[in-house]
Amino acid sequence: MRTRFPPSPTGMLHVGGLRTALYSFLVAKQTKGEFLLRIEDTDQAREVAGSVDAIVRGMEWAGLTVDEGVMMIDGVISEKGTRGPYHQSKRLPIYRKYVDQLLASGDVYPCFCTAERLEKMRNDQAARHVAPMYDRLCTKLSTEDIAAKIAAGEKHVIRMKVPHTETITFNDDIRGELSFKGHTIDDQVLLKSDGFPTYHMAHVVDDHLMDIDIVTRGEEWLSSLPKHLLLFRYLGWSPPRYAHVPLLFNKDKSKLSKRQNSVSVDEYIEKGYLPEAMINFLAMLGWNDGTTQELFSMDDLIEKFSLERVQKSGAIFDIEKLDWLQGQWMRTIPLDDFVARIRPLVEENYPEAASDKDFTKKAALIQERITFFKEAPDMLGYFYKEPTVSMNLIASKKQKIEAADVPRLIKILIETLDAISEKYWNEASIEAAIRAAMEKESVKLGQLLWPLRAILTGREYSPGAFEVAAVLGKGVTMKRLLTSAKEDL
RNA sequence: GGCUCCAUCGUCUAACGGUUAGGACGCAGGAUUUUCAUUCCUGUAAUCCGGGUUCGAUUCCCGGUGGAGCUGCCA
Repeated sequence: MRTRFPPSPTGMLHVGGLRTALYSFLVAKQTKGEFLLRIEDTDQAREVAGSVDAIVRGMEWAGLTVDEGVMMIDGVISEKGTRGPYHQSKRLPIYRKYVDQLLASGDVYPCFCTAERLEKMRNDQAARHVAPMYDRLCTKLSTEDIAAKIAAGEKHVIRMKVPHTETITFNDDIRGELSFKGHTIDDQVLLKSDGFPTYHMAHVVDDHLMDIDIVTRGEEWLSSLPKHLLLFRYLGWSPPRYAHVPLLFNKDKSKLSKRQNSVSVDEYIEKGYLPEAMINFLAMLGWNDGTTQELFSMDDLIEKFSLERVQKSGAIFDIEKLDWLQGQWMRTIPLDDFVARIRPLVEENYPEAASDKDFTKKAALIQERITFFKEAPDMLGYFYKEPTVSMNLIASKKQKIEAADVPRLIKILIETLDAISEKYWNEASIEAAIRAAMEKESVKLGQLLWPLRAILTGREYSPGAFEVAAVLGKGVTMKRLLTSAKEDL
């Protein structure tokens, strides 16, 4: 199957767009077909510089590799494929050719109505509670009138003629049978007065010429489907299969918008989300494989995805599940890869980390509690910089530690740990020693561990005291304990 | 207003006429020999309403209701 993703370059890559693109991509890949990227830049007014670049980068980040059309080649936005150009703005003569064909067959007609007249017409219709539709005034023009107006250079558009007596039915891959009454369908503008096609014309021509088998697009296109079906018929082509994907919503069920959510893929990249988490999340928002599996890699999705199991109703874009998935995927990263990702970040803040032979051990301590790579420097800070420890932190009601007890507890810790030789300094021996001390001094385990951990890290939360002490080494551990003992906390 | 689509826990969803309506996120509680996180366990919570078809409806049909999208020389 050949599928496609056709974004408009009007801003950043939208997460909703990425989900639709993902579904298209999965269909293409699981059938060993091609996935194309086409740029729908037919509205010059809305175009935003840099959008194509953001879209292409976003797709690459997500792992949606494009086989044909617009893509990054050696760092520059290029086109590849035999059915180009893949920017619609470069295809104007092609659309013109088919519009002329439709003009000749009488399926479309020129319309000279001004924006003012159209607006007045719609206001009148609204006042009368009837559907706002073009009143077909220009269909009354004679061939001579038309020729004269065109010769005089009058601005005009080309509209399609919709048969009002027909009911158009179609079978959508996700929704099943759909039907639309002809008299409710407007005579859609196909070619604008600036010579650019509207989406409707461009979509039909391009998806036919580019041999697209399945058009996967958002549900917002459902109401214009009959127009597209009619166009395929007028042009003598058979339509592709269509799969109208349900929309993504804000918490209040309105169409996902940036007023209420981060909708740009760039924002998620910036925040540090893993593409695996985002893809997994987007795929599950409206699709499942029927089992209780929650974690899907791209390969799993390619294998198991099917349009038939895509939900018909829209889904609320709920970040909480994304965040959970983010944690899940963070934990699947092999330790070496994890180290490679966080080490540069940590070195930026603590240059001494560059020569740290124990960096991997430290990284291992935080991998199971980290959500985003960028948290790493903060989480590892106390390994490279003396922490500031306050009595406020050590004295803990929950651990039954009174400020008055602290000097004694620190003294026990110092004596206990100092007895362990450098050679046997490891997690197991530290634990054994502390436990023995706990018995001997009849204190609770927490009364020793909480101060130890607090003094070593200076933090309320951190990996366990045994692990930290072991990785820190006897020298640093003792030094920090001694410092705390000396200071008047 | 018109057209079209949709409707299971708060959220994402499973159940293709017969289940104590299942799972996940979240939330609450507990366990995991210190905190946080992880992991594990337990709990919490749903078939929009009304008819019909059927021995039996979450499931099929109809009608309401509710929500959404479209209604542009935007896509």
